[in-house]
Amino acid sequence: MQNLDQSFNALADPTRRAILARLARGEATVLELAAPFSMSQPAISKHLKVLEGAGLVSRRVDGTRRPCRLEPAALDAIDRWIADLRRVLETNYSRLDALLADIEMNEGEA
Amino acid sequence: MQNLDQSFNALADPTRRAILARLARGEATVLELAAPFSMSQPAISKHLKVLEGAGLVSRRVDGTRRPCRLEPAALDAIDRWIADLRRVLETNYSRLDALLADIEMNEGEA
DNA sequence: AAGTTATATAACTCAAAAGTTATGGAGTGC
DNA sequence: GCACTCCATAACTTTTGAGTTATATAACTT
Repeated sequence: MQNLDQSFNALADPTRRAILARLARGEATVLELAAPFSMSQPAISKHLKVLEGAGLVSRRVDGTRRPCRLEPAALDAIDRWIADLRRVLETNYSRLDALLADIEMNEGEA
Repeated sequence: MQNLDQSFNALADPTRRAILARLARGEATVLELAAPFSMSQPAISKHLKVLEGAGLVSRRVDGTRRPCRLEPAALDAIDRWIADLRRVLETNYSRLDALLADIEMNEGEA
């Protein structure tokens, strides 16, 4: 999955996670998002571009402003990937348990 | 959270995700993990170091081998972060709904 | 002891990422 | 139309990351 690359990468940066946390509370413009950080506005714009590329954020046009909002659907793919990993892990643990139980049984026979 | 940086970053690479997927099926040595990839062994060792740094993988010593295994507990922090984000989002959607309902009610009055 | 296997480390290259400053363009308000 | 605000883009620097080859180390094999 190409998009998992972008999603995980987007979330790997603390500034970007903070931006998402802010957006979870509601829409915000670029300058509003930049305010809490000791970072230039272009830096925040670049972070937003990364988040948008990952589908985690969308923007609308409001005059000269570009209010951003969180797109939680992009998180689903991540959830699914992790869940799949756990599922495979569980499946194979179960098999291992069965195998061990089997060995134990045969040892009991011997 | 410092560790979220490392965790998300570790998962942002497709080779590393593939390694985890392989490890979900059971322990594997470095060379076993390297086999499916057209990539040198040192490259895989470096990926494993990243995964280990994120707590996603652990290694044990078996003679000259270093079998790796998946540490699924490291995924919990990620799940929690995403769940928190969704929770905040839901909370604020609810407030918005309440606000809209309120406005509608007042309009009905007018 | 010698050779072989499994892995790690070092030194390097190349590309990409994160930040900066400077600037441009589109909208708004007077 | 002019000044100002909001944001994006360009050009640049610096750091980091992913990959390479070459080599070292430690354990196993015979």
